[in-house]
Amino acid sequence: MTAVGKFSTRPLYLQVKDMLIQRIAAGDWKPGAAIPNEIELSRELGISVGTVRKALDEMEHERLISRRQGRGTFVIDQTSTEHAVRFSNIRDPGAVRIGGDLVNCTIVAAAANQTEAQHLELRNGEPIFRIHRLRAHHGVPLMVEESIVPQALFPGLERETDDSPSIVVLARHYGVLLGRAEEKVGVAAAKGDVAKLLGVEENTPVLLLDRVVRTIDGRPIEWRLASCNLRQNYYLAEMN
Amino acid sequence: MTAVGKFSTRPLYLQVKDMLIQRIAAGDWKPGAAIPNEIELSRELGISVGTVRKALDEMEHERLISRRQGRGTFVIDQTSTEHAVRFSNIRDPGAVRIGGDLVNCTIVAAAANQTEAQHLELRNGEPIFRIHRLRAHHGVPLMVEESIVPQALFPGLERETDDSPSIVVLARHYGVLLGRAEEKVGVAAAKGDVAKLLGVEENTPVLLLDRVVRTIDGRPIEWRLASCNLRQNYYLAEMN
DNA sequence: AAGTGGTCTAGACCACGGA
DNA sequence: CCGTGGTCTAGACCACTTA
Repeated sequence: MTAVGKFSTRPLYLQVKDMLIQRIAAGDWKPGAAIPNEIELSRELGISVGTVRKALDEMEHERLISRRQGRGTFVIDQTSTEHAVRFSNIRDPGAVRIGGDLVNCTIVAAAANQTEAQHLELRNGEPIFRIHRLRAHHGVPLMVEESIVPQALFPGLERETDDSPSIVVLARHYGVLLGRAEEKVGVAAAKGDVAKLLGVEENTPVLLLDRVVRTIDGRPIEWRLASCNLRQNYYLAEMN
Repeated sequence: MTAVGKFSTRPLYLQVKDMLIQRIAAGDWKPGAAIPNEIELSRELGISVGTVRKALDEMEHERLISRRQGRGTFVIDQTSTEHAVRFSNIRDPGAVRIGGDLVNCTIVAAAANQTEAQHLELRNGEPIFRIHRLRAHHGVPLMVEESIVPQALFPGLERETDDSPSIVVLARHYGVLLGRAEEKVGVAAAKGDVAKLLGVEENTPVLLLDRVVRTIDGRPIEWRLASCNLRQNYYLAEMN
């Protein structure tokens, strides 16, 4: 018997899930690697296979693992082309999600102002990074964005030599698992720098994307404000 | 043993789900009513409780039923205030979904043009209804919309004395269960009638919503094109 | 107290993928 | 062929709601 126990009120399969998520986040199993099979996990934990299955089912639904009959269960690489753009609802004319390629990136350390603290559920003045990026698609400017992240989750980010192209890549680099996101969609007229960077005339209408990405535990990890010139691309929201 | 059998390749729990959905759509159990409990269903069908559970789990996830420990399993009323606006991503300042109240509604029978046929996966010229609506929120114009639906699914709709406020209400009235929807979000300048109906000046930027709602089987049932004046409301997309 | 869904067990067999 | 996840069974007990 390991960290899971039958004397908590929390259902066993959720404890199993928590434990597996924790081990993935800790790097016990790298992205792309196989997880022990169901029988083995159930023996290790001294519980039934069905209980392990229920934990794995939920994790698959949350895109943490992928299971295939006959092959096994694998940790999903969130930075793979398939998953890297899952928090972008912008599609190219062929309906595939695009996130834009990084053109330019500057990082500044600062203290959270009130809006920033509110969006990230921090206290006023807590340390954050402000990341400004310009993104292009097929060489054409797509969006300018300001991304706010708490310093606590990304220690030493400002000294990184590599660029930090997106929250998905950052999260993987710092061992954080991402969950859900909400995005407000609005419209505004491009002004000054924004217009210049996007290569459009002043007052061209652009899409305004105000997005909060959360970790698997539901804590906000990034607040991003983007101005986007869609051109022939479009924004697509799916509803269940 | 009823309509489910063990000699198909389709998993038993999916056959059970299909059958239950069919019975709900047929009106065997009205919205709000209780479904027989798991034990009873499993006895009726001659299968194990676990198999019934798996079917019910999926149906709950698809918002067809709601289950509560100690109470029972109930057919969800899609037209209840909670579920009626689930295909609208517009939120009021308090973050609650709003669909707008119906102000005005006209229905015209017609033959599908190419775009309409394409969106609804019909053949050119198949009979459709074009429904024009004006919606307001707290008495203030919110959106004008043109909704296209196939006549096949809504026989006699043009003779209805009741207004048809939304696809959700229509679907319930005609015994169709709704599944998912996709919505393209764009921006445009309000012109002519649209500007007049929304009570804004010409060329005011409005949100353009291009939405396809599908049945539980995945067939398109409504294509709606709406021009929306958000004012203090906003558009919120959720991503998993 | 009775009845419901929720959790958990311990098996069996099937369908699929790769060596 | 073997090992994997997917389906299905037949129970047990728990937690919650209602009367």
